[in-house]
Amino acid sequence: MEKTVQNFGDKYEKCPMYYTMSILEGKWKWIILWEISRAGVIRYNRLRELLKPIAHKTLSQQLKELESNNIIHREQYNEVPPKVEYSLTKEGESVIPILSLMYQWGKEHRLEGEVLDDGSCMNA
Amino acid sequence: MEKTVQNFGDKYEKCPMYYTMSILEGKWKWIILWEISRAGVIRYNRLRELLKPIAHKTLSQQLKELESNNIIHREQYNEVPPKVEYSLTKEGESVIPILSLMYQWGKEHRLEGEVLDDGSCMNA
DNA sequence: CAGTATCCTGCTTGATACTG
DNA sequence: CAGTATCAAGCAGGATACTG
Repeated sequence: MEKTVQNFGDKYEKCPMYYTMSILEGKWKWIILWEISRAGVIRYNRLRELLKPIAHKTLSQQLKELESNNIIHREQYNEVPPKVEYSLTKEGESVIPILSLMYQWGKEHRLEGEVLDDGSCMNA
Repeated sequence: MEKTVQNFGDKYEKCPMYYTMSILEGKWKWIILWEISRAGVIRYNRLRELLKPIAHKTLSQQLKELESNNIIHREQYNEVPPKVEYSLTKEGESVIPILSLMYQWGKEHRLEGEVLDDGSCMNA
């Protein structure tokens, strides 16, 4: 699997913050997490719709990374047509407070420009 | 100045979380912030020494971005040889709790591998 | 429906050398 | 000392087409 985060020297990779950053970082990870959190349970194409300009490859790749980090759970139903649902794991739920704090901070400290504060981060 | 964070559509850029991420994101930003926070006040070359494999260009670039976001303060003394000190602004201090939370979370949830928890994130 | 497989591009990061 | 300037490269992210 492709990695989203590059290597430093060994020195920094043992830092707990590095681990957390490696999970949250990436152009879409935090948005994906936020949306899954808001939805509770969500299907692949619905998610893709919400994040509209996102590419297939990007979405599935980041979902895989999040899954392999035990942040989200992938439930596959063996039906035709296929059905896959994503939800947060316990681990995943435990990162949401970090995102909330970032949300809070951004709301209070953004210097210029309008900010949405309805929690959607969508629909301008 | 070069930007560290790429554009989505307009939709996401108004999200407060996006603003926060744009400040913290980047390979070195959070480490730089953490180190300045630990030091209180720190000179350019000392910082560079702490982050050793970092490139001149990378460091000065990220410092500039942090400065323009009003996260750090750059104090320049007109002496020979030159002396420049970096410190956190009030804004900058207010992001530290986010990093602390990330530190905490990483410590508790990291799956494998050793983790340093002395707050240094350095010196393997 | 929910993905891979390829191929491609631009940006972030870096190495190195020069300067006020 | 504390940076810029220039040049180069690696990789995250994306477009598009194909598949179980």
